[in-house]
Amino acid sequence: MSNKVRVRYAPSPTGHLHIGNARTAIFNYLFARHHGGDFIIRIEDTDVKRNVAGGEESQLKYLKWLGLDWDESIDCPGEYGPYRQTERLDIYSSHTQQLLDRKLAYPCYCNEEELEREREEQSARGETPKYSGKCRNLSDEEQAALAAEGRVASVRFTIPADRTYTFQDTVKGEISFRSDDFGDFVIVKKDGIPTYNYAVAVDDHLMAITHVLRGEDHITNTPRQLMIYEAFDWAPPEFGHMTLIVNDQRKKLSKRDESIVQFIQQYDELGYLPEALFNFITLLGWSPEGEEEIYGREQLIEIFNANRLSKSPAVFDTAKLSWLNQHYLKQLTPEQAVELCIPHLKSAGRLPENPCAEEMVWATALVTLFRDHLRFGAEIVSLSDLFFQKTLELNDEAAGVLAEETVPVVLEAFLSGLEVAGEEGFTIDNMKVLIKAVQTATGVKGKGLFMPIRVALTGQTHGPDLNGTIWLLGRDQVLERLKQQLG
RNA sequence: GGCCCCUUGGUCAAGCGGUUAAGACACCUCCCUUUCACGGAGGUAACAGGGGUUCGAAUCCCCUAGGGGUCACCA
Repeated sequence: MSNKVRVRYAPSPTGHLHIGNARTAIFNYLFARHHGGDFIIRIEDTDVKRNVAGGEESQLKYLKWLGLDWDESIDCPGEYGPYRQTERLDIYSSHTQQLLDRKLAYPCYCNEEELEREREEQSARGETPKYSGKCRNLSDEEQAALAAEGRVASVRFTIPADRTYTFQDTVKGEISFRSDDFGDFVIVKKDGIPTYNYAVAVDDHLMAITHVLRGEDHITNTPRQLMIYEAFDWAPPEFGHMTLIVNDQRKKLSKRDESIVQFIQQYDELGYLPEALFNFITLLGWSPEGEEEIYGREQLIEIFNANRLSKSPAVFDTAKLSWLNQHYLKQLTPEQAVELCIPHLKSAGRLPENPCAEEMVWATALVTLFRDHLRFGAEIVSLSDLFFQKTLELNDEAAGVLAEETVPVVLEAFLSGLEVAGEEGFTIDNMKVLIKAVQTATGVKGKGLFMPIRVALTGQTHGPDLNGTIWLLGRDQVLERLKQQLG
């Protein structure tokens, strides 16, 4: 019996990879790799109705995109398969039979309406809804009679009476629950498929999982799973419940919450870099020793320590993600940056599907110009708005700049300089020369010199490098805007 | 409501009985830059409240308040 660390990430293929799930996966991955253990991905598809086509592929695809790799799963089976729960049904049923035989579980013939009514009555009485145990002591005859009515049984687990279940949580410390607070829970649904709590316990044991790191929304599931382990006389793994990622209302992220981009795929589509997301997610609810915040995957594997997982929920801070992404964006080569931005320019219609050489030069210059501003790929579109505006709208600050009395002479001088330079002289490098000439001719320099030109051409007081901006605007548009401003 | 968990600046967070209570994001200021950014240097800003324990408490205990999670034949 080896004591090799084995952890798992167990997505249900009911949708795309969510930011919270990604975090669970990442921490499990880091834990496994740090300890030289195995990282397993098990598909928990027992809610057949909610499974969506392509869910599995999408989950795995974006886990890979984030930079994770795994040792065993549906695409690389190991010796503990199958890795899809619906393919393990016979395994669960043989275990269920054992529980049934040992009277640790029993068939329940209650139907949905009856259970619903029971819960409502309990709530009305101010009690916590929990299964009454009505079918627990049915005789064989009673069971047969119910079955004869055409009722189909589910299987419920018998909760041991008057027990305290305590476990040492890696994150939270000691946690305990009273068994009497739980009702006999269903372990096999009417359709013969096991429920989550049951399948998880059986699989985790059979797959030799040693550590379970999951979201704290699973805390109350732990005692149920502990009871299953106990019923089979198995040693439970170690549990660690990580805090949830919450929105700015401090609530668990709901998939319908639109204040935060929640799916990894969306970050990919918006032009975020996987390294940035990986790094960022890692800093949500966990912190390394020391003061550094920028870490690559390999470094994180090396320094990861589950004991440093935070106990309190983390608000998803989009601004910090932006900062991190910007940081990683700056490390891209110019070619990579252009490559990242091109698709966004195309889909925004700012670049044709098959750009010609000239258009590529323009696009390259555009991306280069915004290298220091860009927070994510798709932002190139909004950042480049200024090159596509028909009319400029000035805010108070911008209007103030143009109200200065030296403005007309500056713009006049720049306009004539451009006209004299002609098409030939309209190059990025030459802009600096032309603006310098305006300074010489008018005696205006610094802010008084640059700002009027910037505002007249872009309508904004903030923006990228002026020389490149002017060139990207194009000679015709520059001349037109200057003339328009000069009235 | 029952049960469980949590509570350090706006946000992420370090701290694990003695600190001027780190650092990062954001924000502000200054420097660099003939503009704008980038970059650099500073700055504002926190231990939920109340009781204990202790020579000493952000750190340990209790209570209160607030927040969250969970109470499915969903995972």
